[in-house]
Amino acid sequence: MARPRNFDEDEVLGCALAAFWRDGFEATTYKGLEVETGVGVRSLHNTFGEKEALFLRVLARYRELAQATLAQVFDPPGVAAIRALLSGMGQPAEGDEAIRNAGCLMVNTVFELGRASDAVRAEVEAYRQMWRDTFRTALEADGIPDAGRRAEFLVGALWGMLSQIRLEGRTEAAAPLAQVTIETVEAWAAGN
Amino acid sequence: MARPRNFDEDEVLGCALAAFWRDGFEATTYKGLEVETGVGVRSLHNTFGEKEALFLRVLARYRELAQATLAQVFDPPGVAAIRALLSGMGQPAEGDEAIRNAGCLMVNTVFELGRASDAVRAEVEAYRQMWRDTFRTALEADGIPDAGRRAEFLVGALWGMLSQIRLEGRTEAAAPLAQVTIETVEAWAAGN
DNA sequence: GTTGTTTTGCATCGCCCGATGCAATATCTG
DNA sequence: CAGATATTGCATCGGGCGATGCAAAACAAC
Repeated sequence: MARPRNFDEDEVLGCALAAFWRDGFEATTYKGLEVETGVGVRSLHNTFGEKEALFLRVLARYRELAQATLAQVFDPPGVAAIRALLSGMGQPAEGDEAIRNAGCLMVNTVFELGRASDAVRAEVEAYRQMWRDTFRTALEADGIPDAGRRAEFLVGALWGMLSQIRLEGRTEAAAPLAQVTIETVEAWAAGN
Repeated sequence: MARPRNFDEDEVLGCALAAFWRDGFEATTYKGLEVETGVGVRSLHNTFGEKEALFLRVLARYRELAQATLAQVFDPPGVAAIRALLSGMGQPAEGDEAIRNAGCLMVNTVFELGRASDAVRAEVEAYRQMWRDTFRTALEADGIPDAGRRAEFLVGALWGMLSQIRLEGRTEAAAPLAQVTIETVEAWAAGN
């Protein structure tokens, strides 16, 4: 047929995910990705199209990764899983330092692109919905009433923690919020 | 002497505050301010210097305005003042629509300029410190123990609410978080 | 080896930004 | 009115971005 690519598409996508996560949409440039990946600007553009198209693929990948992690933590679903998740929020994360303290790509994206592209907003909303459903299912699994409203609160608190992390640049910044949120959930479980 | 200015410096500063608040640092341009204020780019630059200098003046002004409002709400300081403040968070705000749903200029700034200018970071940190001290004083005024740590939590929760507002683009989005935070504060006041 | 197709590298375009030089302009002082 | 001085408007510079045109290069099929 023809000349094959001399880079792995998934690998480049992962690298782009890291860059967008760490630096944000605007600050991440095709030139920068060229340096980081070793793949020429022209090839990147050939493969992924315009910048926003690449970004949307990155967002989708991020959501899939989160989905997979959530499925593990919430198996089985329940208050214990919620507590485990929140406990982890306040502790140092694994992986690359610049990234593990960057908070959440989705939160950062909304702050940066506030009133931008509908496609981006839709992707972020899908992400939020995923969390909402997960919390709700977990609360219902343990027979906790008012699960819908309370799941909504948990999403809010979670995003608050992620904001804190971004604000202070370190994962541990979420600890105070996480701690009190855990206490609240346990009060629910105790019937209050 | 010489030719006088034909614009009011404070007025332009207020306009710049609105623009940065609504659109963020990058999206706010000198050209845009020229259109909005009717003052030429050259004059703006003459008066305020480079863009970051103008931004720093805006941040300082924002903090002073907030300081004044806080002094009113927390007179006298105490749990009641905290409750009043949090109750207000979940309700529709006054003023220009685009701005009242923009959240908090300081929160937005940190998200946008994450690892940028030290001067900006210092200004934001001063703002956080102002809140921390206010909460701490209020808690101590009512004899609530562990005031320092709990004030820290309140700052976190507050910034979480402001994030929520920005995320959803409407003030009411903070309501779930505000409600539970109020309950938590009242539990402290009740001695738990 | 020849042909055909895709990728790749290089150069370039158009755009918008922040910033500045310069000359014309408007006002105050005397 | 005349002179001094700060402001203003215009044109422009330099830079970085996303995006694209084009020809050379690399590989697969035959």
